Amino acid sequence: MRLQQSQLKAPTRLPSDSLQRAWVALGRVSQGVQCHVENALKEAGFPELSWYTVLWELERAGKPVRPKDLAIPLFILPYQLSRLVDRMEAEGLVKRIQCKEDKRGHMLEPTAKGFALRKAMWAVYAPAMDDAMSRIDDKEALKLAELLNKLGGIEHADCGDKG
Amino acid sequence: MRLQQSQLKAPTRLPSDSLQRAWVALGRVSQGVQCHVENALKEAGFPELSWYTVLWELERAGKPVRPKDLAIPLFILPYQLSRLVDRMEAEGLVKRIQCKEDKRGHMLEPTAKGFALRKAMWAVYAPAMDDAMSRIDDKEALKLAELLNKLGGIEHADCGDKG
DNA sequence: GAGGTTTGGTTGCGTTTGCAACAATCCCAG
DNA sequence: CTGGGATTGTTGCAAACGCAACCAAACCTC
Repeated sequence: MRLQQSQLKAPTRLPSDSLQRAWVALGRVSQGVQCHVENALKEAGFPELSWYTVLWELERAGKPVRPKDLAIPLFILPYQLSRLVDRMEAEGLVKRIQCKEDKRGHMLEPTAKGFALRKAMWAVYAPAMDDAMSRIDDKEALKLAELLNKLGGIEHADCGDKG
Repeated sequence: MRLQQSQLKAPTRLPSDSLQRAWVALGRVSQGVQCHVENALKEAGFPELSWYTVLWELERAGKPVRPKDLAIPLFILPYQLSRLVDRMEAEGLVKRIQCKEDKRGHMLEPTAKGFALRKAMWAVYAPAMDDAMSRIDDKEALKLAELLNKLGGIEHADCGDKG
């Protein structure tokens, strides 16, 4: 119950016009560039970006990782990750290996095939990203990232099943 | 076949570090704020944002609209809209009315219930949006919108089924 | 005005998602 | 060491999605 009293006074607290513009632009543009990249991957016969991200995160860690430690930075729900790993494992891209310290869970590790796929995807992903984003120059990109990060202080953890 | 020759030379055209930062921030932040608003709607027992957007677009037009004229600004695929309308019609929120000039298609019109829902949703949507975005001030929001719009020149029309 | 192409929209089918319920283990207080 | 709650991860089911195939009307050309 986190209603501010300001909210009780005013029937609806309106976002300013500028905020609304930013909101709309954010939605459209992020969908646009996201889509551009996903299409590029699909056209090249690759799986979707989330697969890449999982593989990359595992590779970056350099050692087996618990799903829960992946779910937060990936910003996805546990059951989503569970099924994503199901599919990736079925394709032989990652392995679930037993976890001694905590028998509930397991560790995730990319296979050789997983490494290879990640690399191959990057060869498409990178140019596509560049392509999608190159309308702004470096300085603008930095400013954009800064503004977004200021905006994005929201707690990401509770997306999808907040309690 | 729109490969630049620069692409043939360099094995992969890397996005600059700044672009990558902007890309990552864009993905996370947009997901975050989007999610925040969707959650607010869900918690209030309302349907998802896309329903609102359809209703709003219809209301804004002030007259019956063809699906195709909605699909582009909404940036969704025809079959997605078709089924979205199916569900909304089933809930009595919009009506498909016959189209004299073109017997393939039809016009979409919000019902009274549709109008009412749109308004009710806004009472949740607006504060949620404000809430999600209020970490930046008006000037920053304007700058953000500007940068995003510069970035977002990408043709949106071919998202999902480019040929 | 007959035939082919394009446009507007829908649908069957297999896959993926979201939710809520579940199981298994861990942790901690007493 | 024992019972209650918290954590970690999975799953059954219904809803939603993506794709490709499809239908019907419109348009265009000869």
